[in-house]
Amino acid sequence: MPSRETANLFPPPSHNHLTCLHAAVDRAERAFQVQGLKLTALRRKVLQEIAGSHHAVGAYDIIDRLARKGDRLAPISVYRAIDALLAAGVVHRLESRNAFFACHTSHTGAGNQVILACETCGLVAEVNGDAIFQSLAKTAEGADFKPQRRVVEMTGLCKHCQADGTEAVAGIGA
Amino acid sequence: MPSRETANLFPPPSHNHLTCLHAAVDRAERAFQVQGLKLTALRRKVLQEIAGSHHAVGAYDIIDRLARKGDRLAPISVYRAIDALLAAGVVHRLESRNAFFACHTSHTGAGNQVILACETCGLVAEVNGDAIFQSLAKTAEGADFKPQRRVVEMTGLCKHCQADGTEAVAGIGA
DNA sequence: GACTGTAATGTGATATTGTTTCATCCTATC
DNA sequence: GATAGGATGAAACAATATCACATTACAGTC
Repeated sequence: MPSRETANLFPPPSHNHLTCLHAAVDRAERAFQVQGLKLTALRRKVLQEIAGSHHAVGAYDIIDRLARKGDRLAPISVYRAIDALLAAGVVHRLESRNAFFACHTSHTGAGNQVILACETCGLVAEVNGDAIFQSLAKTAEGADFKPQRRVVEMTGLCKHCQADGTEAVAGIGA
Repeated sequence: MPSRETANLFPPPSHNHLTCLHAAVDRAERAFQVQGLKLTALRRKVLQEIAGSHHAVGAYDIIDRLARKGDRLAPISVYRAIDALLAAGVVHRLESRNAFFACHTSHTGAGNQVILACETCGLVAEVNGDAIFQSLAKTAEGADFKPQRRVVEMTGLCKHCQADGTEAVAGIGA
């Protein structure tokens, strides 16, 4: 039953991404405020680059994109902004690709999300993984292991790329 | 019931690691043979460095260690050896740390392993995660996602480091 | 033994990702 | 306006990974 929960997981390239972007920035505003942090101009700019698509982008991609807009930032500045965004929970890190993506889902749980990344078009989505994380907790317990950080990622083919063969969606924005 | 399966997950620093090392190399011999691959001298040397402990080691650690033994390898050579070892399934990559560790468990499943990495002593262990991977499969299905690679890692504290406080085990070999 | 095809390795350069260090700049508060 | 703390800037450096191309090792064949 891929219904409400999964309906917009992998939005087609044709969707109006401005809506997603605004929503992400709005959520960030609130998240920073709630946590007593500041969504500064720099952080906002970096967030906009990350949230500008549903793809994971590397730190140096962000630097390049901002540079093209006339805003040349040092790596450290971008990394610091990313750190703040990660801390606020509004972007996440895709470990298997050393890249970052915006949280477009407004999940409430503290990171009980499974990350799906399409190898063809690069889209990244989060889905609820409560069951998996419960199972992980049990596994840890059985191993006398006290977990701190958990990484659960899958790469593969999103529904669009399964349908399309391989070329159509590749490399397109949003 | 942390019994046979989990008993030696996180071997204490005092264990005789030569046994583990030999077992790992033996398994590698067989794995390469079964798959029609060659465990060449270079690959064996790289494997021995990785399997020389239960820690995850970076590619450049391997280079440094071999260099100290008089064997200076170019990064690409080490990476190629690592690729072969990964392909044979005798070492794994710890995505959350960009490092590699030897498979000391002789699991048969095609990667249905959860990786536990201790943040204090650096020990890495694999445990069976069939339930988790089944759950992942369901999650993927519900999202119309066709999974290819799956990454399930936890960092935290192993049983020794929970008991020891933090200093005792840190940084020690094997 | 010479020839050929393939896999493996070597070499040098370079790309990508991330951090350290230290100085400077806001900005809120007193 | 003094000042304390967080945020930013700049340059260098460190760690991780790959590219392009040349060379070598080896198995199979003639």
